[in-house]
Amino acid sequence: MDMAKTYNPSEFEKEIYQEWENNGYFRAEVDANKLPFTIVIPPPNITGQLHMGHALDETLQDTLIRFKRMQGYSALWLPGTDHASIATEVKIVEQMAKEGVTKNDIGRDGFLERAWAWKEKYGGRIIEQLKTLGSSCDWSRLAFTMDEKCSKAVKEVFVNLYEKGLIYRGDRIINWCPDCKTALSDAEVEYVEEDSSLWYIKYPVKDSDKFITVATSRPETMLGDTAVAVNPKDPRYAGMEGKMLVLPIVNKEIPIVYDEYVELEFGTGAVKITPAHDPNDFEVGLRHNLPVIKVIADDGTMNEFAGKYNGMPAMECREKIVEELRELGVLEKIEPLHHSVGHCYRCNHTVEPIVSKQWFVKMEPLAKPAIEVVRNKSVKFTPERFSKIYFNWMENVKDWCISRQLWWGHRIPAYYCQDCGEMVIAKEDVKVCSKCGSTNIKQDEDVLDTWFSSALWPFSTLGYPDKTEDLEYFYPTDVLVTGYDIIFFWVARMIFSGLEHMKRIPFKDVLIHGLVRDSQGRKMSKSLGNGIDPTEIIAKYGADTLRFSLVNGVAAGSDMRFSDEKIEGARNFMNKVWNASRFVIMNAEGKEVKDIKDCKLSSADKWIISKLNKTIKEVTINMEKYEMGVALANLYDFVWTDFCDWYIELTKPVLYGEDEKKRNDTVSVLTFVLGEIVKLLHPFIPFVTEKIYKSIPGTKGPLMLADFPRYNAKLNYRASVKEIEPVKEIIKCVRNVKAKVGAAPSKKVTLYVKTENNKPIKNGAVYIQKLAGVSDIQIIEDKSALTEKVVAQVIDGFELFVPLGELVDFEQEIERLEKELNSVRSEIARANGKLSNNGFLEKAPKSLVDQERAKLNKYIDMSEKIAQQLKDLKGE
RNA sequence: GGGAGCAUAGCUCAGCUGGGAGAGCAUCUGCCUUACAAGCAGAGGGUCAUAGGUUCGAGCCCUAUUGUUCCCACCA
Repeated sequence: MDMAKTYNPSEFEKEIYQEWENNGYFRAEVDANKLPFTIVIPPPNITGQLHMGHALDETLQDTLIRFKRMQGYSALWLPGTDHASIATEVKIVEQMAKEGVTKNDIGRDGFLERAWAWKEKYGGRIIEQLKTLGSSCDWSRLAFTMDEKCSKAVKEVFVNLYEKGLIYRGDRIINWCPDCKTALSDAEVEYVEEDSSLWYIKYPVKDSDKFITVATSRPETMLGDTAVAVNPKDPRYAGMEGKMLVLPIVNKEIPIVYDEYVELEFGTGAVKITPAHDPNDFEVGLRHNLPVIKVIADDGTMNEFAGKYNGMPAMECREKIVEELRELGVLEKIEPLHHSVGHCYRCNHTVEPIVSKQWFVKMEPLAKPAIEVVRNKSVKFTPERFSKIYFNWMENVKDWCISRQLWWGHRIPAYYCQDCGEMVIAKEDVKVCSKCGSTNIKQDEDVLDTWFSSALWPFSTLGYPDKTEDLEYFYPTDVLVTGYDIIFFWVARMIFSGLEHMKRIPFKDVLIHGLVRDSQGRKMSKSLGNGIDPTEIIAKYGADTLRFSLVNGVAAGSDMRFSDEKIEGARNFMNKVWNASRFVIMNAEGKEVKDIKDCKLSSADKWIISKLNKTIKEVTINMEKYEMGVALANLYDFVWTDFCDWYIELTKPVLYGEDEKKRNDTVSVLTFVLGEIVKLLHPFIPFVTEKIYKSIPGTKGPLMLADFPRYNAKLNYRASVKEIEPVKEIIKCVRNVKAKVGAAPSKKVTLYVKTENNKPIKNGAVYIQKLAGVSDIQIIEDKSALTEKVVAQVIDGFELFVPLGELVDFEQEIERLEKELNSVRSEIARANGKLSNNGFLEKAPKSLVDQERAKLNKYIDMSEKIAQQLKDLKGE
């Protein structure tokens, strides 16, 4: 046997992974004789390193794919990485800054060269980390969002959408990150509550000594004001429509307009309108045909329309403007304001809403069918409640700004003739203007939102737009596993993209999991320094330990706290499995291991087989419901309690006994059950189970391709279960008695039993003797035969007497029995209460009523026996 | 402003379509019993947030309240 005394994963995990990989076990084939089961990985960013979120996400996927593979599916887990346009570009720019180089210094081509070099250098790192986790991805299909295949799909989709009128270019208010110097989609903006001020500014009415006071949180934008809006129903401003105001500092005339958008209650009821720098103002501007004056430039400084403030950073300008307003005597007051401010999700810089010419995807026609497929359950969210979040977003979605002023990404396939101004959208590079024949053509400078290519992931990776065998066989995929934080960015966009371009849903199920938090429930973050590095845990405790700690007992969709205690608990379970296996394998050595069909099974054997069978059923059902946490908890309980604590202990009398035939049969059952256990556990903890499997006699590897155990109704031995359960009860009872009176567990005692159910005692005598430290069991008709001092215990159907001589304290015994009698009597009262309730008798199911009657009888019987014991003790 | 989740043992959490409250950790008491001290055996510990309601019966369903976490929208 090749098994060390304690579980030591570092000795075998790497080797086992190589064996799997080198033998091509991860490869999924198009196989007409098998059903496909497909998962596409949420592609990690090439900049990324494995963190706990990945570890959870990948573990769940690997568990599912291994389970399905063992069930006989052609199971494809398609891996890949994401170019992560903005995230990667930010990192590269940072790196360049250290060298004192800027993007403009090296130009677009030079930059892209660096970016690809970066990808080569770091893109593989996370793949290697995924492997250490045990991920059974089909690496032969490894994809990258900017590889040839995916890029082809991106162009195809862009052109198709454009031709259908679902992509357009135009001047709209977008979110601008002055730091990354690019537009962002709505989803890429994170709002944070901040303390700020509300400045009240008096705008003089032209040719009058009156003012209208407006309130603003961004005074610097007043330079771009082109109107003041009030609600038409507001009596304070009745008859003012069309009147002109004089914009302070700028000294320009702007009109008062009436617009329903203004709320009567808020502030002064008058709103300054800056169409170029506020989404709502932009809308107002459209309605009233107001000019759009942009005063903040793309780099966050004021531009030439800000007059003397030209070139000043916006925040600095704000202070100067406030100062000037105060000097002019038009600053009425400043109030503290608590409001939320948008930040860039990548660099965290404050986002400025500005008007800009960008590319957009028209969302409404795409959203409609995407809502429908979730509504009619073609796509199912697990847990179901996340579909509400999806609906809420999808039903209110605005057009998607897809152009980014970045270089790293899919360049927009729009080409502009520099001579005649013609624009062509094409899949292939355009060299000649189709209108004027000029060759002076320039491609659009912008790239696409990184999520544009991610949205195509389930089909671009399988070959779209080509009609490949893979696409035909593996699409739609079966389940998408991801965190709730990415529903809008990715899940929603894959759904409408799949429907639009494939005419089919991209996946049937969406399994949503929560965040992995630290032991205090805080988000793991770099700034807090509370992150736990999964690669360190793998190095120290093994991948199986990490996987187990992330899955066991965790409910789908909810956040979890991760702690050292959890790791230790997981490690202990690995050790338990390891040692139970060692026990079985050691005992099987040199013995004949038979098929259990050819064995004469004892009641203990039948009991464990029945329990195993029940566990197979539970695990399978839970896996199919994506309740991996419950499935693993079922296994934990079965392995530790039923198999280790009970069955293995029950086999010891046989294994250490004389009967060779019985010994061989028991070893055969132990071996069989262990084999089934490692199969059941394999999807969760693949390394240790594969390692053990190699040592189990009679097995042919690899475990990862073995058949997953199937529930078999024939293997439920009810009679044996009924026989073993009382034996367990009696053993517990004797142990309990010894502990109560302070006798050593090893102290051998004689056990007297009074019962009408002799069978468990006779068949289970050897178990009771060995496990409870009983030297001899005697069945008695009458307690009066006993001359020694005894402790009496009454359980269902059995009266037990344990002679413990001087250790028995009668006072204590009386007290204990009285307590017990009380509790039994309260049970009787409870059952009586139910059974005397007509409502219960009439409306409750009959089986339940019968059950209650049986309980009542049982407790009455027990109470009588306990009462008798008490009488005897008191000598009445 | 809209929506969602959570509130169960000291801690972290399970608890399926309503039918006698569970696990792990921690605590206490014994054990180095030849698979495992990363272990074994035993024990204690809960008004299931509060108040109503539905029901023969509620941790579970309904309503309200309180606390807490999160998401979306955003108010100048």
